[in-house]
Amino acid sequence: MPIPSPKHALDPVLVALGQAISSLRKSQGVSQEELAHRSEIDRSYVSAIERGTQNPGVMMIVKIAKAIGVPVSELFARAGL
Amino acid sequence: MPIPSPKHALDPVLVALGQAISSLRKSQGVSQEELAHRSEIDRSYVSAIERGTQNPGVMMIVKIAKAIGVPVSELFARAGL
DNA sequence: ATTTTATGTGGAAGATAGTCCGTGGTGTGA
DNA sequence: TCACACCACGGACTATCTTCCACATAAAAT
Repeated sequence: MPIPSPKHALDPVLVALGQAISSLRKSQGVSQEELAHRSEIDRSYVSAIERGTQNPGVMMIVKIAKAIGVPVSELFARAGL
Repeated sequence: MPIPSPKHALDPVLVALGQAISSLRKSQGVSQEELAHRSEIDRSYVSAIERGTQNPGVMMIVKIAKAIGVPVSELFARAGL
C-alpha cells in the first residue's frame, strides 16, 4: 500500500516565498502575531502564507514587506523568484 | 464646481506594477493577447492588471514574469517596489 | 504541574480574484 | 472604404482569497 499522498500539493513557489518571509521575520525576533498586527493581516492568514498554503495578492505582499522593512523586490529575490 | 472624482481610486502600487509589466511587454513587441496566451491568463484580465484595476495573486505575477522572461524580483524593482 | 507564548489548523461567511464572452473605439494599412 | 490588429471595458459566473472565530499542540517559563 502506497504512502498516502498529501491532499493538496504545495506549490514550491509559494513555499519559497513563505520561507523567505518566515526567516526574515524570525531574524528580527518578531512573532507571527506581531507581524500580523503590524501589517494589519489576520494572524492565521500570516501563518498560512508562511507555510505556502495560500496564494496571497500583491497588496498582501506589499503590506508584509513594509512591516518587515524590506522592498518587495528583495522579498522575491530572497525566495529565488 | 470641482472635477468629479473617479469612482474608485486606483492604488498607486498596482498602477506602478501594471506599468512595469506593460512597458516590458511593449519593449518586446508583444501584444496583450500574446502575453495572455503565453502566460495562460485571460486577455481581459491581463488588460486589467496592466491598468492597475486588479490585485493579482502571486502565482499570476509569476506566470507573467515567466512569460516576459524576467525574474519576479526585477518586475517589482522596476515598479519601484 | 500550571501558565504563558507561539504556531498550526479547521469551518463559515463575505469579499474579491479570475474566466469567458461580447461590444465598441482607435489607429493603421490595403 | 474596408478590413484588421490592438486595447478598454462591461456582465455574468465560478473559484479563491481573507477574515473571524474557536480549538489543538508544543515548548518554555515561572
